[in-house]
Amino acid sequence: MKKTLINDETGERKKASVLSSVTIDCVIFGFQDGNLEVLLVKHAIGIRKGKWGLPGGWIKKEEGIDEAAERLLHELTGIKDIFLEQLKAFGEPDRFPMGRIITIGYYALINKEKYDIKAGYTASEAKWFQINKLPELIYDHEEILEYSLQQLRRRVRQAPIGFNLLPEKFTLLQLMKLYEEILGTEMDKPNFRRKFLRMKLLVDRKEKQKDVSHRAAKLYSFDDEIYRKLTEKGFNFEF
Amino acid sequence: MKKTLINDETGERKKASVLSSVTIDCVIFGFQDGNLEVLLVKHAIGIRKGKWGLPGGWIKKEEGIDEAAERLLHELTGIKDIFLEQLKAFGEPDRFPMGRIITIGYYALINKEKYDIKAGYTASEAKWFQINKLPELIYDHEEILEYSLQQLRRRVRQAPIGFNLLPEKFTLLQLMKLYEEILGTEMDKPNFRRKFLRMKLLVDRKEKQKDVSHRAAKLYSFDDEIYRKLTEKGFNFEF
DNA sequence: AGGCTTATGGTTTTTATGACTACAAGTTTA
DNA sequence: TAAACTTGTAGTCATAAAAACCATAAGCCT
Repeated sequence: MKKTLINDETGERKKASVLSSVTIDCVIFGFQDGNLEVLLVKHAIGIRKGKWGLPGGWIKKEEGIDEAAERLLHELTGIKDIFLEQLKAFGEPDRFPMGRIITIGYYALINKEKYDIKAGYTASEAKWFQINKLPELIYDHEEILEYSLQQLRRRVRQAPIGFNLLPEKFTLLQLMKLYEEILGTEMDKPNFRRKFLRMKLLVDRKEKQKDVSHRAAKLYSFDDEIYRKLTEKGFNFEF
Repeated sequence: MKKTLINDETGERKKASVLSSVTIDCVIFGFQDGNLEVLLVKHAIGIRKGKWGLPGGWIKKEEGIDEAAERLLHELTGIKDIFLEQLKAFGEPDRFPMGRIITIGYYALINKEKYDIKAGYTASEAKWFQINKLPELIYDHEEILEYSLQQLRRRVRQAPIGFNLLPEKFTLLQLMKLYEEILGTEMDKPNFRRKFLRMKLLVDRKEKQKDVSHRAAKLYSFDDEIYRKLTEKGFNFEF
């Protein structure tokens, strides 16, 4: 008996060219107006129809898993070349009702100003949700999302990855708000400023904000060189 | 055409009861005489014959992946109920020469005094290797091992997991040597002592070392309650 | 008893942190 | 045009922690 497999992620008949028991799911974080957001997709077809979930898909036989995650991200949202890191594998036997499927979680950080997200052909809709206003999610996607948040909170204190969520040029207050939002704490402006400037990661762009109804703040961007070093070596950012 | 799958991990014909494209590999760390060690197995049968690799195996259809890792660890070494945590999935398309198989890496920390490792039936030999005297490993196991070391170094600074490598009662110097070995740094005894005692994690056992040819040191063990709290909440141990 | 090794207790200097104050630079409003 | 308001930026001070030391205590060995 030849089995006919239906790909529930896409509703398509599953191609023989993908691995049958492993998928990839991505948590895509964005930051806007002081809020941390996550990109979710609502599926147009298949049994997931009408429900929100993490963007994801199958791994092709000939591609590596990081590669697959990059491809999927691009297919689903048009995004390329961004911060993308594996979380871990999720594999409870009952996590997926239609069969035993293990999923490998990834999380991505993007600068929302730079990308205009468009839903790919597999999803009817893609939408940003604030992390404290999430809809109900399919399968174990809440667990994956929860884990990704923990991971983000951990990583943001070990490496300056937060920058990936900000535009090219940003003010120190924006940066502080980002940390406050991710870590769920309140911080002191002067102290934050001193702490960050001390580590020499920021470059003064010699520009100021425009069109703001108050004193304009200096714009900074981060120094690629030092960013790389700090990311490799790890730093320590306790608040 | 019916495929006959040979389980390269064990040499057995693969049972239908396991997932066909995912395996688990464990990095098992031990600590003895100031050296960090890793348990490797040499396979007696199958194409891996005579080569050293990480202990691992297949995931059963009805078990979760953490569960599978625990079972495998027990089958291969007799060890149960120890610190075991997932690293991540490794899935380069060419990592395994006989087919496309993704492996989920785990790492375990054990107290060597408590367990006498015996090779399970699938491996002819199990042996401890100092991490700086490793043999050549099969497949991508060097990469997995390398990653697990990085992870261990990161985690040991965030949570007091190092205790899992020590005997029930230990001296402050043993503890310091453990940190020195893992992090590859040299530390100052008085400062280390102060720092560790300050966080109230250690319990004075009111005993001293015996049969040592110098002044005997106090024995400590760690406080389970505070250990749990610190592990959950995360601490920060910068040296 | 004297010498050796390791444990443990202090001291001092430097640096980071947290809480808070003050003022500067623009916008808005009256 | 001046006052009020908002946000940015700089500085101060008390406290805590870290790093680099020195000193002594406790036990073994010859």
